[in-house]
Amino acid sequence: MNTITSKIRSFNRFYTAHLDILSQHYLDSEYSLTEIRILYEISESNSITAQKITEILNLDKGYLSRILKRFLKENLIEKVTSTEDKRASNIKLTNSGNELLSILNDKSENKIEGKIEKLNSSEKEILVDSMNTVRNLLTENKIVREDIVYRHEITPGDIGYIIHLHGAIYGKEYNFSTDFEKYVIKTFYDFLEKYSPENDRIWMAEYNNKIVGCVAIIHQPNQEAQLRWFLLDPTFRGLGIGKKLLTDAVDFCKEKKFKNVFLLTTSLQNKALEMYKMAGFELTQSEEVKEWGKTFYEERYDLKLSN
Amino acid sequence: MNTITSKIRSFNRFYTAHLDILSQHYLDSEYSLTEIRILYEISESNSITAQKITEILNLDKGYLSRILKRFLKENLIEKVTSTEDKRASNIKLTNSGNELLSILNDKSENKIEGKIEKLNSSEKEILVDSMNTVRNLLTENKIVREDIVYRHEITPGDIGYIIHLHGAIYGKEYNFSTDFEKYVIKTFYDFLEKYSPENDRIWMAEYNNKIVGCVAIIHQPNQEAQLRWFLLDPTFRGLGIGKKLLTDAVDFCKEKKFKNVFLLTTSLQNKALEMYKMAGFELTQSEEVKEWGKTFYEERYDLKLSN
DNA sequence: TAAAATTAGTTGCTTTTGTCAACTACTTTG
DNA sequence: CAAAGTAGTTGACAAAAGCAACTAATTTTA
Repeated sequence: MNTITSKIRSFNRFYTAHLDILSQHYLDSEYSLTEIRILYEISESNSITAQKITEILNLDKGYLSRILKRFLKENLIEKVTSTEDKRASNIKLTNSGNELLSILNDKSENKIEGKIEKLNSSEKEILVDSMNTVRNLLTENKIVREDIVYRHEITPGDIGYIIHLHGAIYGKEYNFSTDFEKYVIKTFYDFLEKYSPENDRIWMAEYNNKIVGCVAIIHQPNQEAQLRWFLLDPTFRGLGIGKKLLTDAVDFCKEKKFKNVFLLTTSLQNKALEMYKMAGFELTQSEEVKEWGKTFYEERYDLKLSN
Repeated sequence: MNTITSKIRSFNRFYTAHLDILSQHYLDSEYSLTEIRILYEISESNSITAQKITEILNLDKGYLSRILKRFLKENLIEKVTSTEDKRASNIKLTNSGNELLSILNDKSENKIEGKIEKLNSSEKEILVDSMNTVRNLLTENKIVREDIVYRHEITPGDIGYIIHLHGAIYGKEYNFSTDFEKYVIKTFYDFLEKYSPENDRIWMAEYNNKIVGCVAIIHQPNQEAQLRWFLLDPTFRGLGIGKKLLTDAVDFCKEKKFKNVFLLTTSLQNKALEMYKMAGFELTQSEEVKEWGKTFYEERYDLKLSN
């Protein structure tokens, strides 16, 4: 018995009860949930055929036909025979159909309002974020590209969170200890000491207001720049986030007229190598090191920007 | 039109469709959702009356009566007239009733399994965490004490996250800039440099595997200890988390035979003052400072541990 | 390009699901 | 101990949903 699935089942039972959809009359109206769903589907798509509705809502066409007939009689919808296919007709809501739906929407909103009124605004945010996460994970069965937000102004909490990601991800992927996190903390402190908003930049990729990937460009002497802290939460790999971050970083270097960008890494951290190479970085130095009881290579990659 | 409620409505619609409970036959069995819910309710409570079932599931007693009659005929349940009330009878599942339910449970688990099979384990964790959050916020209408987990071993990512919390919370509550976060980074780096697992400790309170509060004790010369980084996410205040953290910290000091614990704060940070005082700390120093364009007091609080 | 197969939608008929009210047998209340 | 209330049953009925046969239009196929 898998605990994950049983936890999900438990949530499903909870939410079934919470949704309150097992009662016949939706929101005490004279319409059933099915009828409202039909109306909602019609309103969503501006103009729709009965066939399409049966597909979306999984309804019997005979059953739907009769409901639509009633809607027509009650002047909630109007049907216009399709010009492309004379068997089918395009269905739209009439004004009074829209009105009915809007009244029901208000009722529904009020009901939800009542259920969350005791939550403060940050709890409400947590609620909505969590719902989004549940939805995204269950629909696409993976996080979708469109939900990723990119930004590059540093706001309070960002640096700490990026340090956290370094500790957590390298801890999980390469078994690095908290010593590594301490090292990262040091690098960030040094960075902040000489941070120049003009010539340095950190890019962050966010999902549900949580940073899931980042990269930074730090100016160096001689019109050089260093690329640092390139990191992507494993859950969010394969969505083009890494590529986007690197592209933005390199574009920034071009814009700032840096002549060369370099990055330092070790042979222990191999996950990002392919991405560096695809962005045009080439290995320029490699030195064997023995540290933390391990033997590995400290490597330098460079990207010349000739323009 | 409130965006929060409309987002929740959108999630509700999504989840209604996702649950797939609008179809007549539950999991392709010959039973309807209502019937299965009845069986489930009987199995949950070992022995239950029909009356109780109508209350829980909001069913008509006549309707239920007939369904139970059929269950009896199909040998899924057994009824024993109650000794306390000869009108009522106690209903239990028979072996074959239990068997049916367990087959359906398996089917349901398989179905869920199919829906999440493409998720990796960390995505599954995110999913379950988010469901818990949704549920907690909607049921209790607030986070409950029992869901808070306490620990004090530092794992990779913890320090970064605590820095993040400092930046984010002080940014929000006192409008502190990223300079403050930089300062926090420095203090943590210094701490890690001389960290002694024997005499120093950081306590963390977690909700859904996320740190929401912390406090630390750092050893100092002359059998003194400093209390630092006491912080609680505003959303999680009023649940006794702060008190628990402070108590644990002070108990640790007693155990380690520190003679005095002190903490440094400023008059700008006033949210935790009451908690310090309740834990027995007393103001021992106060000095006016002008910094960051503000005038405020740097204060020291002490707690003597006489034992 | 004409016959065959398919599709959008309607209608008749049926089953399933759920509601309401009257009733029995028992229990509680005043 | 009579009146009121409750657990459960039953009859009558209405609403919700499914199935299959049908029409009229469209698409495929040979």
